[in-house]
Amino acid sequence: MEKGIFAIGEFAHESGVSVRTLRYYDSIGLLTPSDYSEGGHRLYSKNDLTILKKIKALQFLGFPLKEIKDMLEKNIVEGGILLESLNFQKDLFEARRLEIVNILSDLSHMIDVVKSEKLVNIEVFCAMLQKLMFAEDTEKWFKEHFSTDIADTILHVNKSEEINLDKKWTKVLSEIKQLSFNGAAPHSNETQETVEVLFQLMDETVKGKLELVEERLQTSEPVSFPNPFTEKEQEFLKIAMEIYKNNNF
Amino acid sequence: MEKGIFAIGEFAHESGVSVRTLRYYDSIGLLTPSDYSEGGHRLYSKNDLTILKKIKALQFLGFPLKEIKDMLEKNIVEGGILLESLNFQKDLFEARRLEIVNILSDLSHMIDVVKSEKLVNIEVFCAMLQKLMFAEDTEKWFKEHFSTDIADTILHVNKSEEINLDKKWTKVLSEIKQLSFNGAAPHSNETQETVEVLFQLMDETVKGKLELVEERLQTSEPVSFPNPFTEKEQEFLKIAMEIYKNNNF
DNA sequence: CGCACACTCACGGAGCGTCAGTGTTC
DNA sequence: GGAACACTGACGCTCCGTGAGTGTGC
Repeated sequence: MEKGIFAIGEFAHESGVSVRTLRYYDSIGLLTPSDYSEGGHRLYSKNDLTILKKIKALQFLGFPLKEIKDMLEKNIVEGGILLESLNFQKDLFEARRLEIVNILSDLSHMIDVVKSEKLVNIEVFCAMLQKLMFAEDTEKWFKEHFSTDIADTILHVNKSEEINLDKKWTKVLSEIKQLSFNGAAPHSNETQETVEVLFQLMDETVKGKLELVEERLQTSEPVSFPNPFTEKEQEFLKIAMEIYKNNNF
Repeated sequence: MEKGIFAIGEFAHESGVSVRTLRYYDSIGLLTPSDYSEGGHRLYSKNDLTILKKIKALQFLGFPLKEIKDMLEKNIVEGGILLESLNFQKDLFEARRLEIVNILSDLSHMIDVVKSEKLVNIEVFCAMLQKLMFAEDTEKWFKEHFSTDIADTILHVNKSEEINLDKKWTKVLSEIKQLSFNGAAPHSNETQETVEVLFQLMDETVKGKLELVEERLQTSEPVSFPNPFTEKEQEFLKIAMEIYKNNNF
C-alpha cells in the first residue's frame, strides 16, 4: 500500500476504531473514505484520520453521531450555538452524575445491610430498597399521617444508625416470613419471641413514641407504605401480634 | 372493573409504568398478569403490583431485566451471590461516575474557552479537546521528547492558567486558519503580526524555554501532536514563520 | 493459485415508543 | 351501537458486534 493511503484494516488499526465502525460511519455518511479501489475497497487517507479524530473527540463529549455530522459539515460553528450544545451536554451529564451518586449511596447501604445475612428474602430486600428510593415520598407520607415532631423524630436518624436499624428489620422480617412459610403457629413460642423482637424494633425505630404511631395506624386508612408481606403473611402476623398484645399489655 | 382487578390501562396508571412496558414485560415472561379475560385482555391483580414494584426497585439498582427475572424466580437469594451482584453494580457505577466527572471537567474547560469567541473553528476546537482527552499521553510524549524538567515546566500549570492559555491558542490558531483561507500573503503585515503573537504565545506556554523546544522539534521525527492544521495551512504557516525569523532573529 | 483481506447484507441487543389494523368491553 | 380501551405484530431508535456467504489484491 502506498504511504498515506490505507485499506480499511490498516486504517482501523492505525486509528483504534473497529472496521465495522468505519463501514458504519461510511454508511451513514459520517466519514466517507477519500477514494475507492476498482474493486470497491475503501481507501482512506491521512486527512480521513484527522476527521476521524474529530469525530471521536466530539463523541467523547457525548454528542450523538447525527449532531457530529452536522457540526463537521458546517466546519465553522457559531460560538453561541456550540456553547448552547456544550451547556446542554453538561447539564445532561450533571444530572446523570447526581443520579449515579444517589444509586451508589443506596447500593452501599444495601451492601451493608446484606453483608450480615446469609440468606436474603427478595421481598424484604426490595422493601428496604423502596424505602431508600422513595425516601422523599416517605417523608411526605409521614408528615401527612403523623404530627411533624413525630415524623422528625422518626426520620432524623443518621446513616450508620439507619443501616443498623435496617439490618435488624431485614432479619426480623425475614424471620417472620420464614415462620409463616414453615406453617408455624401464631401462638408458638418461636413466633411469639419473634413478635417480641418486632415490637422492640418498632419501639426502637420510633424512639418510644410507639403508642402514638399505633393509634394512628389503626384509625387511618390501610397503609400504603412499602410492605414486604403477602396477604397470607399479613394475616399470620396480625394474629400473632394480637396474641402477644393480649398476653403482655 | 372489580376492585383489586385492573385492566392494563388502569394498572399502568396505577403503577406509573407504560402500557407498552407492561406488555413487553409479559412478552419476556417477567411479569405475567394473574389472569386473562375471555377476549384475551390482560387482568392484573394487587399482587402483580407488588411484583412490579420489586422489578422497578431492582431495575433502579441497575440490574438488567434478565437478571431481575432470575432473582424474582428464586425469590430467596443467597446473600453471597446478591452481595457479589451488588458489589459488581457498585463498581460499574463508580467507574461510570469517574468517567462522567472527567467529561464534566473537560466540558467545563471547553465552555470556558468557547465563551470568549464568536466563531469557533471546529478543528481548533477538536484539537483543544484532544489535548484534554489525551492529557496523559501528552505528558508521556513530552517526557519522551524533552527532558523531564522542561516537560514539568510546560505541563505544570494550574487550571485557570491553562484555560487562559487555551483561549489565546484558540484565538491565534483560528486567526491563522482564517488568513490561510482568505489567501493572505505570508509576508503581509497582518500575517506577520499574527505570527508574532504565535511566537509570544509559544514562549508563554513553554515559559521561556522556547529555544530548547524548537531545537528538539527540528531534530526529532515529525510531530504527532494534535494538530489542527491542514497540509495547506501548515505550508502557509511554515513560510510565514521563516519570514518572521529572518526578519527578527 | 491461494491466502489474507474486503465486500455486502442481515440479525441481535435493551427497553421500550409509536404506528397500523383489528377485536373486546360496557 | 359506538366510544374507549385492548390486542397483536412490526418498525424504529443508538452504535455498533458478530456472523454468513462472496468478491479482490498481491
